[in-house]
Amino acid sequence: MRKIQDSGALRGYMDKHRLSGLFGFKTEQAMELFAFDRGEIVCASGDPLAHLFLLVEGKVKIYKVLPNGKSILIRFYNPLSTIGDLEMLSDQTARSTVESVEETRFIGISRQALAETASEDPAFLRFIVKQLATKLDTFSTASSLNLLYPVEARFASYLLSITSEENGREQIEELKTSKLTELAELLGTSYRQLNRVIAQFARDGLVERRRGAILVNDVDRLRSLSNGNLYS
Amino acid sequence: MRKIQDSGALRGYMDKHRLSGLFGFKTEQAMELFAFDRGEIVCASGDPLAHLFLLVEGKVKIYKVLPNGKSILIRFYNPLSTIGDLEMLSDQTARSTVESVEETRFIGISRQALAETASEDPAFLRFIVKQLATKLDTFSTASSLNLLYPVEARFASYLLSITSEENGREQIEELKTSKLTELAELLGTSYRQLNRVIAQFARDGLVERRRGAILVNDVDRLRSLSNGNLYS
DNA sequence: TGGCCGAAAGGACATATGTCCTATTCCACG
DNA sequence: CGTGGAATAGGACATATGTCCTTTCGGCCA
Repeated sequence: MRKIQDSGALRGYMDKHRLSGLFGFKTEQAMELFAFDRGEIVCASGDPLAHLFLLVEGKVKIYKVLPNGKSILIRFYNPLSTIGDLEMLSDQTARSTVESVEETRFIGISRQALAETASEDPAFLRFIVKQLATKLDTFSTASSLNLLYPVEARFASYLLSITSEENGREQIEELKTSKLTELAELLGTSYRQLNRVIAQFARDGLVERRRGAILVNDVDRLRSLSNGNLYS
Repeated sequence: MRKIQDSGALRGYMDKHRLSGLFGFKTEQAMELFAFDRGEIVCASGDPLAHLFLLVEGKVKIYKVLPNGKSILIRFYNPLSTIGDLEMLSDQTARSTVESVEETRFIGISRQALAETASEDPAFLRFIVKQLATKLDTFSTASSLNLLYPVEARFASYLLSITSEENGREQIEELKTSKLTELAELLGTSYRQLNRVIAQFARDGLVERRRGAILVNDVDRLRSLSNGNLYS
């Protein structure tokens, strides 16, 4: 986590996402800009949270670590999303783990500054309510689908989600998986099964294997396999 | 749906769940008490919502109907839970279907009354935020588990959830399933598989079959099969 | 009463996924 | 340069679940 001292950039993000005026003056004064590197952990399950984060740039993935040590992918967040809203407002430690999947930027508001003004500010609260409502809705949709579709479809969705749309000029995309084992856990399956699916995709020409990476060849067929569902 | 004209009962529920003072005066004036029968639909997916409901008595089940016509159980709500918070505040139609599994009571607040006062009331908004946060948390937990546990465990959880705790004095409980096919859908599985699991449970003496009903014999073993997870 | 029908029980088989193991590959380190 | 280990690829087999079909059962109606 790096703090970025650049009030111009901060203001730029505020404008871009129409955040100006959502918070009281004191709260705005307390805002800071943070950056996380690819793969960096924003917060881990169980951590106390010092800031409410607003994701303004990049993509993060949210996953849950279960009592038995396994972890499971919950979803990805894109801008504009809040991290820590739930925890901040019910005064608890993080419920899930948040990992930056690429270079990301957050606007951070310290817990204290938040308590002083935001909890009495209807506009801010409505903002949070809307955030939570969206999360609940997309999440319930996604998890219903998870229960209904096989790993093949989930993996296709994952590939589409992780693939940066901006680089999409070529049909070739890269998936950096530090460990495929880990990815399997995120998809709620075994490494073996994931491997079978990858092999199948490779045989069908949807992807190509590289050492430590997977190249996406056919976005369209992946999209049809995913049944239109995205983790985003 | 029956409207209950009993301001004493209404006040009693308000006190019981510490709702007094949460809403503006005008909003409180607009509150009404409603009752639903066992099996009655409170709202169906896609319906516009005329009221925000606060469940103050009884139990409801929430499920989602998917594009392909299948439905899947999301969870059960007990008092105090809100129905329609998400939809009311983001101005949309119902995202899921709510069915009363027993005689239930709701405090209803009309959409209009809500709009006039509540959206500017921090206390009410914090109440909603807390509701949503709780829903998101329990739901994400439940759905993660769904992905991880077999139908056997989910069915055990379902039996424990649907079994009225109050009647638990005997080890014998009844499950009223209008149609087992429907129950299978709710559990996100096929009728065939559910039937296998029931047969297994019956063979092991956990439950007994009756015409159109299932009697629970061994709550403790069910509890251990459910891995401590409840749909509630 | 006899027959039809919906709901339920269950057989047969295919598929998705999990578990356990083994082989291969590549890199870091001595 | 050789070796061990981590990550990966994939074989063999078991289990969970889905799909399709047949049978049974009980109630309702002509």
